[in-house]
Amino acid sequence: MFKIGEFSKLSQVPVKTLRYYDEIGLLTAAEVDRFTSYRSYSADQLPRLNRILALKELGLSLAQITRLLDGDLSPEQIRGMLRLKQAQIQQQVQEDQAQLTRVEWRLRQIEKEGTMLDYEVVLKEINPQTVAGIRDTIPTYSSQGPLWAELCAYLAQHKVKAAGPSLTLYYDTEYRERDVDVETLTPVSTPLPESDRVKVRELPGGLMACVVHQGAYDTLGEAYSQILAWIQAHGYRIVGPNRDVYLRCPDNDYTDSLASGYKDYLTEAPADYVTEIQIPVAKT
Amino acid sequence: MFKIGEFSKLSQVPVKTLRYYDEIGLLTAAEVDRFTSYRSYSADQLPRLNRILALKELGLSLAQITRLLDGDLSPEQIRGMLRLKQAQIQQQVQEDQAQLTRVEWRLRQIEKEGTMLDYEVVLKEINPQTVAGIRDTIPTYSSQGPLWAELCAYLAQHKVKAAGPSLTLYYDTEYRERDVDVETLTPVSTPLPESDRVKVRELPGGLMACVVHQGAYDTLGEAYSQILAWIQAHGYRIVGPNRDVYLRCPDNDYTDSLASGYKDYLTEAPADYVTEIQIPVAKT
DNA sequence: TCTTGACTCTCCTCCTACTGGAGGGCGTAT
DNA sequence: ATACGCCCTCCAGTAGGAGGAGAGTCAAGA
Repeated sequence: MFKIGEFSKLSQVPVKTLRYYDEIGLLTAAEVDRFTSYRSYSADQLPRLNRILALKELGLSLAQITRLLDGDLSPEQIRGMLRLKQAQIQQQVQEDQAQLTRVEWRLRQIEKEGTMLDYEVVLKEINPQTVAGIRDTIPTYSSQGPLWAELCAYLAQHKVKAAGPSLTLYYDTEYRERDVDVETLTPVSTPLPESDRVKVRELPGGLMACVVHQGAYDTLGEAYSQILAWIQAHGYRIVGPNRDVYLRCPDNDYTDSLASGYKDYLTEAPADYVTEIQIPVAKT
Repeated sequence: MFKIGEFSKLSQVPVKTLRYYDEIGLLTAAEVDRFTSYRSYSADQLPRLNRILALKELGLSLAQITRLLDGDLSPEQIRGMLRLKQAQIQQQVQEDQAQLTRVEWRLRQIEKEGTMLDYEVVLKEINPQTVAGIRDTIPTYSSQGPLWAELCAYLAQHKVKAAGPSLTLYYDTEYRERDVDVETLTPVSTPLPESDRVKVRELPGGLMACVVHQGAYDTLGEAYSQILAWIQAHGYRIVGPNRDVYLRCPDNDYTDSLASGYKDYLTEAPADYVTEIQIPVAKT
């Protein structure tokens, strides 16, 4: 029989840990003195402790190890547990390697730029939503005004309010100076009749690379170049039309409807505009 | 300005998390109502939140992100942080892959044997220790008795007590039926003169594959075959003579000296013997 | 026999990044 | 008036211990 310190030295396990294992019933001391509460361990508890250490190195939790060692599990269950663990570790390795890619990308960016950038690309799972919108080909990117006016008028006419921030979809797969194929959309939560121009449909969700941009719209270009470089560097490809979501913009019905009474805080200076670029992606 | 739920929807971050970030000062609400304590968030806090999410995906802690975003860090420090993180992830991947190897090995063992085994191999860092010992070539493995008698007598004569469990080193690199080159050793903590037969030296430590065996010595063979198979399967090689450490055995001076008064608990049935096999290894 | 120093005990707090729930206030629509 | 949805704060819990306070125990030396 050994005192806890001796047993700790023999097994290379800290005293604190032995006490903890005793407490949770994973390795109860062979004997506890009734008067002093000193724990005594026996040499034949070493095999069990060794099994505990070995199973811990497989990544099992102490609760799992307890059940396993107490024989509560059939060999079938043990196999299942290990296979599950195997899958978890594999996924963990995948994730870590993706993380490593991201860190290395950031390091390279810093080496190149001398400091950190203002744009941070994040992957998000975007939910589908019901939207009303107008698709049209317009002369240039910046001439969306009439489309918005038309859409807003239509919504107002049917007394329908926006259910979220409006957005624009860009359908062109290559950059075009003129005759751009765009769709201006506003989320709605109430039924709405369609018209010749205004269509209502379910906008699909999915995995998107996102970046939030603050400032006037003519400075969106840098954000776009960052996000595109990110997508390429991290091994994704674009699988749908990209979106500009107008989180803060002039005459924002959404802001109005959501936080009525706060509108006086809303400035309309372009430097305060907040736009999120979302690009649907998938792993190549 | 948005209420917390609206901001949560826009950013895809749970309300609880936003409150937590507010509490720790990572993203404080733009405004808090003096009377209701309602938090208000502004759209131009979205870029910051996005940066937080992006940095979190690099594996940084919230405390690190806080300092980073508050500009407390020089670009140099940021580089250092990222490089450290990079190294950590790389190590993590290494570890996970080793863990995966272990899990897969266990799964194969179960497929083969139908259930889990009684031997669990564990890697340990063994500390060096000062030992007194006799090295000799003896007829067979099981004829170590005279060596032990000689060593014990010598220690008793110099009134030196064991400072830990005794052990045997096996120097043969191949299996031999007879004329085995062994060294019987006992750890000591007090100075001791050497003799013609008994030498005192520092027994080196290092990384060892270990397994604890319970039972008579003639059943050690299975434990050895398991540990050797493990070493090969996990990509290690043997880098020194293997050791048998006698954790519980007949006439154990160590047990006696350590826990005097408990000796009556010590049975001497071979089925109760506990021996740890240690084999020095290194990654191939 | 007394003291000293090494161990040991229990109980408490702390760590990460949240999550879940209780109990209660606030705002709006019916 | 009330019902529902949103919001608040505070408390407890997560895994696996680490660190420390304050007190009791044990063996050896003076």
